[in-house]
Amino acid sequence: MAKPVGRRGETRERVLRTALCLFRERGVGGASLQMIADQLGVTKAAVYYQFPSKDELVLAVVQPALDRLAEVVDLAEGIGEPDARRQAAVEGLIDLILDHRQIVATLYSDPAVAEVLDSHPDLGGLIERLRQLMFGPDPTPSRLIAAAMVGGGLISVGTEPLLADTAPDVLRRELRGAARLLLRD
Amino acid sequence: MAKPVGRRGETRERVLRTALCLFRERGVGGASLQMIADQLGVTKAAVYYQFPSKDELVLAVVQPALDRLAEVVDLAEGIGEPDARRQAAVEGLIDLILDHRQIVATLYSDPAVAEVLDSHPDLGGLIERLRQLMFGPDPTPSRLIAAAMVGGGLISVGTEPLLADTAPDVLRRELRGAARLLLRD
DNA sequence: GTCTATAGCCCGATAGAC
DNA sequence: GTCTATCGGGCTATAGAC
Repeated sequence: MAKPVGRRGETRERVLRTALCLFRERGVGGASLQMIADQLGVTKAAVYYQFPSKDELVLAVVQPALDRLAEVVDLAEGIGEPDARRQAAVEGLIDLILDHRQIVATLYSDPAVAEVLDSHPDLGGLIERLRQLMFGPDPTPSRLIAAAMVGGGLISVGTEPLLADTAPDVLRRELRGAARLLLRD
Repeated sequence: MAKPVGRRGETRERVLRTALCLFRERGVGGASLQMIADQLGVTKAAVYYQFPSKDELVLAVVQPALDRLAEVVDLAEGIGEPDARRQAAVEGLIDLILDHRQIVATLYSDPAVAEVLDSHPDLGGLIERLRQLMFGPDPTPSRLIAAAMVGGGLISVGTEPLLADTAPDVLRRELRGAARLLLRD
């Protein structure tokens, strides 16, 4: 809704950038619309003109990463051989995390986000499909553990402040190596 | 459910247990003192009799894990050889996470917790010392990445709901193996 | 130790002028 | 598109009776 945002929708973009920044710093629950508005130099009501509710704003902030996740899962599921399929999922996840570090950090920063995302109809199924890809059809404990380790490790590396300035291709190479080690590809 | 409490200090323990449970489910910011009191069948004021503020309650809930972390760091720092030192830190961390899964999940559930902990005088230094132990004196990017991967992976495995019923010694063995792989011990 | 009651603040959200 | 002004509600925290 609200696509003809006057001209160019530039304000909307500024709100999204500022919101992402504050969500990242203070968590979604800790970043009020007042803070976002103050940082932009406008009032809360101006933000409400762009987004009908805070939930909608949160959703809009994380949407790019969700779209990308859907692409990754779709692509991986199209691969027949199980190991290659999981490998495609892992590499897609790595690229996703590196391309959307701040959003991923936001997603994992606050349980309130999970609640907002539960209202997103497709997402629950999407995550379940991702789990299937990562764990395989018959998840043994050690496979579960390895997959959880990879997932958490990727996110941790992608969001670690000390690694914020590390070149993405270095990170990508190391992460692929680490995932391969843990999953014994 | 609970009836008048007989012994001294028992109520305090019940508050702590209930708070941890709710913090884990809804995040610290999402769990109000009203909810905690309701679940215990008392009023907010009764909780305030036990803890002077919500921040103090949060601190008391996570204190056991912080104490344990201090032990782990102290012990590891006493080891001279760098690789053995890091190995001791990693194994101590693994045991800590397995023994305090719920607290660790709480610690990582909400940025609000980090703010509370910043008021804890010793903790900042403690985490810095842990970083030193994990990264070593001269952290190359690939060492940084491996250490971040291990840290995030351990937490992810320790808090993954699907692994809640997995035997601790299985988890411990797998986690030690994974850490050894990644850190090339 | 636990209660009732309330103060005081900030939140998300809405109404309507410009 | 942005503003001022306000509403209703939940929050932490306190005061004082029992």
